[in-house]
Amino acid sequence: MKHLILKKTRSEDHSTSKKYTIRYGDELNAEQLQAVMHDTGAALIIAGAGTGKTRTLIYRVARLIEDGVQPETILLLTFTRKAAAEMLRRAAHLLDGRCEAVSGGTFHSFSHGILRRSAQHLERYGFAPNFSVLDQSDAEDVVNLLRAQVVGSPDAEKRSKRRFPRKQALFDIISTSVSCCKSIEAVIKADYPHYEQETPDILQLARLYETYKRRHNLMDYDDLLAMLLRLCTENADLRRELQTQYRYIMVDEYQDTNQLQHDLVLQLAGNHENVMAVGDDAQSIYAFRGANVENILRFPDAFRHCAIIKLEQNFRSTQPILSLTNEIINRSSVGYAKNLYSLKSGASLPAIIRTDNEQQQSQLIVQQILELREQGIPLAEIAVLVRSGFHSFDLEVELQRANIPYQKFGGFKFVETAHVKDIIAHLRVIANPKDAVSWNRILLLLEGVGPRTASKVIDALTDGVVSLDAPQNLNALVKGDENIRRLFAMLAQAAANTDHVGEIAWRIIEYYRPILKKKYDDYHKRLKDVETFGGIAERYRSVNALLSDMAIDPPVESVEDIAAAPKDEELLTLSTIHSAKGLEWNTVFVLWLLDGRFPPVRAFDTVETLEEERRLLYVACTRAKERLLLTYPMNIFDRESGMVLSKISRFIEGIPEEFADYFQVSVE
DNA sequence: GCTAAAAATGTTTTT
DNA sequence: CATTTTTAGC
Repeated sequence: MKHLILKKTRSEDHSTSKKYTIRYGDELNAEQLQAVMHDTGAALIIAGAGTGKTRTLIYRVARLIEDGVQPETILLLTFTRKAAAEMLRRAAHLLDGRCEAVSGGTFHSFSHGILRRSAQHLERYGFAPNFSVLDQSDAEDVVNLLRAQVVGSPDAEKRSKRRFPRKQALFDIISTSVSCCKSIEAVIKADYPHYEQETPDILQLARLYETYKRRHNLMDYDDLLAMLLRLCTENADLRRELQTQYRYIMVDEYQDTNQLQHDLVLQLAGNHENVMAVGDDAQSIYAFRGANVENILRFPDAFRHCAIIKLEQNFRSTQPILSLTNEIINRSSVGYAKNLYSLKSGASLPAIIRTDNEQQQSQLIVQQILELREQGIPLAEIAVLVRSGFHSFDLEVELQRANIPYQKFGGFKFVETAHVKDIIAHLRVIANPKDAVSWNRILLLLEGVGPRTASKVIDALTDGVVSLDAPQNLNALVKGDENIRRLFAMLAQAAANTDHVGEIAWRIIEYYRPILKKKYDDYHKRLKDVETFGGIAERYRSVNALLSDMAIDPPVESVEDIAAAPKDEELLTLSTIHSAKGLEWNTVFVLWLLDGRFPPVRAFDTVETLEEERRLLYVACTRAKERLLLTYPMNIFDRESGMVLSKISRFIEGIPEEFADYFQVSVE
């Protein structure tokens, strides 16, 4: 009789049937594994907060590459460029350097890249290959310029006694119309009914805006997406080229895509349908800029066979935190049924803390942070989240006093400060001499030049009566032209040397320095920003590349890079909730849970805006791993509504004590 | 026509 | 609170 050997069998799925260097089966749970092993065809991954969504994406990238997929044919679209870079870095760490060759970025940076690459196709839409990119405030400035053409001078506007929308509202109407693929009329009707009688003029303004952008060769954010979409739709060759190049598409945060982005995905995935959408409908927080939750909810309808995978096990937070966040989101009238569970038991319940006033709130947080640090929680594992950038001003003062170094995300970025924008305007004029908005900005900086003179000079420039190299004719135009001549000379000299971006920037800075000194009393602080910019500029090889980057993915650091913290020192994170998306910390504070502040009074009116606020709070609370503290100061006067706010946020009002511990501050 | 000081306004969140 | 608008003065 033969000797029998018992060989262990196991149900082998394809994760183990092939030879992978990564042991997917051991490192992922069943649902994650299913997503990672998903091969061709469409798939929708509904991934609740903290369920390992990023991990799943990273492993799928690695898995595809292990299976021999060319990295370049994978396209990973994320919400920020930082997120994409971080994911690919982690994938490379997991597998190898091939992962870094994956194409990744935001929809905007991706579109921008393609448009530059295929710039010759743009001419039929009226754009030249060297178009520049407008950020939001640039675009608003253009609209403002055109606004004057439509309504006439401020005097005329006043005389006719009408209230034509401000630049911001106007631009918002135009932008919403483009990014939601709706007509201007429909947008006004839905979002700005009080401006309905102004519809004809708004329409005219929108037309002027389109013409202006083409004449001056400028694209705004929406154009980047809209133009690529048009190219794909109308140019079959290019579409096929893109479809061939990007065989595997993955889109993160799908709940925050707008119509344009969704349509773009449909075009790109058109023939192969290898597209994986990942997201969480409960975390949709960008409706205000045209994001449409329907895109994720109805994603399966767009494809014949769409796999749907749900990730529901949360690996981030303790069960008490999840119980509270489930409670918060399940009170929604819209009714997303969310029931995340966790195997991590937690010692303590989340805390809901009432303070007497704002200052006490700040002091309490500082004190808590100091205590946590003593308990051994590093500052880097603590975050303070706020609804709006300015909600943390008072706390920032308190933090500085206590010498707690922090890093702030969201709110003002340094490219948005007036002085950095001034420098950028000079560069833009060099890159694109037709850029009237930038001309206007830099001319007004000059002593003795007001709106009148500026517009005269700009007209002369546009008509070619004067130019950088030929400033002679200025004499006839303006009296004190010394400053303008100096400006022209400087720009001409700088422009002569276009291969050295850093040098151009420093020349401008040198020229600008006296202006800065005169204009602001906090000269030194601002000069530092300007010099930082000079340093950044040195890294670029063309002015256009620098300018596009500043518009599309500017440095995220906010202005106040406080406390001169040594490089590797642990920093506390201060962030808006929007900028905290996708991140996590051991301990999270959420401030201002006061009805009227969060949610803000202006969100009271409609269910949609109110629900978005609720999801925002949900996003904030689900960032916490072990400790969650919600605070609200009492009796705050709100000038917006003229009311004294004294009620706890409706989102957590009446939460039973089984979900949270209630505290009130008492002074010793 | 420009500037600077005073008054009003509106006010997220971000690519 | 910071930007924008109005007003007064040069």
